[in-house]
Order: sequence, then C-alpha cells, then structure tokens
Amino acid sequence: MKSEKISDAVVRRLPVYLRFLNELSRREVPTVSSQELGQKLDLNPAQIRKDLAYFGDFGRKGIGYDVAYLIEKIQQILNLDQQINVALVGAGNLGHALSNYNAYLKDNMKIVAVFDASPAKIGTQINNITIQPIEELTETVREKNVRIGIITVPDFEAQRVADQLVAAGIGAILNFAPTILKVPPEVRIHAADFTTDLLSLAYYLDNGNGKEQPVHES
Amino acid sequence: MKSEKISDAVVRRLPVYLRFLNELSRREVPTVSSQELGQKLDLNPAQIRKDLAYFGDFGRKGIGYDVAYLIEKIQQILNLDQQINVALVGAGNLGHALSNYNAYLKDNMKIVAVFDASPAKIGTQINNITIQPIEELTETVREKNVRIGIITVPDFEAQRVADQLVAAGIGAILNFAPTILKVPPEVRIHAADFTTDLLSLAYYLDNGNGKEQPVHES
DNA sequence: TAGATTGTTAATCGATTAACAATC
DNA sequence: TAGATTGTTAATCGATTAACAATC
Repeated sequence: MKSEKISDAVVRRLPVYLRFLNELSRREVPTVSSQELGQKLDLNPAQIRKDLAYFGDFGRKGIGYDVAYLIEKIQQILNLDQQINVALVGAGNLGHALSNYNAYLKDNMKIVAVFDASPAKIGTQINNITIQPIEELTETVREKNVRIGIITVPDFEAQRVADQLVAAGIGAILNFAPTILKVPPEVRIHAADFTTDLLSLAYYLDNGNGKEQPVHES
Repeated sequence: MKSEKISDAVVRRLPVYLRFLNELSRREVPTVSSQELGQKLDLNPAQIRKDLAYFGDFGRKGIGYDVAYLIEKIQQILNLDQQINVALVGAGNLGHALSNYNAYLKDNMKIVAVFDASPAKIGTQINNITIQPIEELTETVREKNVRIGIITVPDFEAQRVADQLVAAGIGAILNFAPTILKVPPEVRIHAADFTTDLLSLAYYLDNGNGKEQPVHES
C-alpha cells in the first residue's frame, strides 16, 4: 500500500472493475488477467495493473488476479465492506426510477429514506419506504446513519437541499439537478445531469449539411 | 478557428457554459467575463478562455463575452442550431423520467420516438409519444432522422439494442445500462450509469471506524 | 488615459502507456 | 524449464494553470 494521492480517475474505474468481477464470480471464473479485464472494459491493461497496485499487490505473476479476492479488496477500498445508507431527496419520476436500482446495488448500498416537498406525496410509499417531508431530513439522516444523498429535485431547489444535506452531516452527494452546487470541500459531489451529457454528444454528430467536420480525439 | 483536436474534456464543458449563459440571458445580463463564469461554474478562468478560443475569438478585451453571441456560437459548435432528434429505448421508470426532461432540452433536442420490448406497453403513450415495438426501431430511426439513442433497457438487453441503433445509423448513444457497450469507433458513446457514480462516491466517505483515511486529491 | 479582460504562450501538473525485470 | 503475467519505472502524452502582451 502506497500513501500516494489516488486520483479521481482511478477511483471512478474501481466500480467498473467490481461490476465485471462480480459477473465473473457468478460464472465461477477463478482468476482473470489485466489483459482480459482490459479487453472487456476497453481499458489499457497497464492502466488496470497500475490502478490496482496503488492499493496493494493483489495479483500473482504468471497467473493474474483471483476474482473472489479482488472483489473483496475493491469492496474494502470503496468502503463497501459495510452497508452504506443513502437518502433520496425528490420523489418525482426520476427519484422513483432510481429507487428501483436498489437491487443493483446489492448489499453494498441501500436507499433507506426518501424525502419530498410535496404534501400530496408525504406518507405514500416508494419501494416500501415511506416518503417523509424535507423538514425531517436532518433528524432522519442522523438517526439512520445516512452517508450519501441523491438529489432529484428541480434545479431551483437543489442548492437548498444540498445545504440541508451538508448540515445534516452527509459525506457525499450525487446531484441529478442541472445546476452547479456549492458545498464545502470535505463533501464530495458528483454531477449526474444527463442533459449535459446529451448536449455534449451532439458535438460528435456528423452533419450532412456540408459544414466542415469537427476534429475528434482519436 | 484552429484545426486542433478538441479534447473530450473541453466538449463536455460547453453545455455547462451554455446552461449558465442561458440563465444570464433570461436575466438580461448583456456580457460576462471568464472570471465570473469561472466563479459560478467552479472552473479556472484561463481554462474557460482557452476552451472558447479553440473555436474562435468570441470575447472582447476589457469587456468580456457578449452573452447572446456566445450562446449562438456554442450552439453552433454543438450542432444545436438545428433540432437534434433523439430516440429512447426502454420505457421503464427511468425512460419515463427522462422523457420528462424534454422541456429542459428546449428547442435544441427532442425525444421523438420511444421503443420497448414489452407487448403490454406497445401502443400506450408516454408524453404524447406512442411506444413502438423494438422491431420498428430501424425504420423509425431512419424516417424520423433520429441522431442520438438513449438506452434505458436492462443490462442484458443493452448490447443488442446498441447494435440495432448502430445498424440504423445513429451517431451517438447515451447508455444508462450498467454495462460496457461495444460500438464501432465512429459512434460516440457515453456511459451514464448512476450505480457506478454512487459506488465511487463511497470511497470518499470518512469512516468513523479507526481505519486510516484514503488520501484525496486536493 | 486607466482599468479590465481577452487570447495565447510557456510552465506545470497529472494521467496514460510502453517496456521489462521479477517471478509464479 | 518455458510461458504468462504482474508490479513498477521511465517515457509519453495531454490537460490545466500562470503570466502577460495586446487592446477594448
């Protein structure tokens, strides 16, 4: 184990490794090489070896990585050896959709609370969780040991919700609202706004209109 | 206008600029400096100037950028001076949720077709669009000049759907399924899987369990 | 003119990839 | 032993930031 800084890019690849390793595990594949991983995940094998080596010597020369062992190690690195509790703020369509992914998150994470501002929704259920008013956010976050907040409220409410999550002691936020949130540096934030993704994809479209093509990265 | 390669990182910031510029436009702010932009968007002003300068000299020394003019220019760069048609494949909860964002996309993009495999859904409406069977994908994509596909089907169906979209001549794919899709290099693909985002956020959580903290990027 | 701010170059910083000794 | 594959160093590549002349 090095005590180097681990870059964001490395951390964001770990769940991708984990997902594929879980698939290998289901198929009872015992070991996997960086080359196989690279092929499946469209990554350079050297990069994968380097990523993993930041955290320890998990592989065996000549053999590769033991699938079960590597799963265990990556889960530890990501703090997933304990269940991480998540709160969802905003019980609209998108909130509903995300709450269905609880199964995908397996035992690693769980949405344990859902909040909404609309009186009509309070008290109704969403995947067996009763929707609570946002006024109860602080108390519930503390009571249920919620570590991550997901924001799916309209953009003009997002900053206020973020402030409340931060005040309640949350450690990280996944923000689906199309706006840049200001949070203190100790709170990790990730923008998950799909309209931004969609608009940027338009850049890469060929135009059959005679306009010169943008030059892309190879 | 340079004929340099424009990096992915630059392109992904353009919609963020655009979004904020639109807000300034609504508030009738006539000009904006790279410094103000940087402050609001948490970016380095030099980076913003450099990003924009890849595409032309849009600013005025001593003044800043004309909001209306810059909006027009960024829309041109992103091919958004024409309406881009989008198809949604997968009319589940997530598909439903995304279709509600049509308003956010303004006149730049529009979801014009929705497909699903489930016979029960075929023929029903989702935001005034009739859900069609996946068998009609190729024909409809061509007929309606669909340029971008959004995949919100279960992971095991995602690759098949991607293949069909590619065969139908789509230019870019936004993939919400938690799996790596293989597409030819001329098709642009973006992974929008939120479970990956969520798991990677767990890395940054403090553990009150005595374990040594990971060292973060500053 | 004085102040502000761009566009651009050079410096820095960081991430990816190639190469290979070590070794299973 | 021969073949495979890791962990790691060095080389490369790319992106960000600082600095400043040009100029509105």
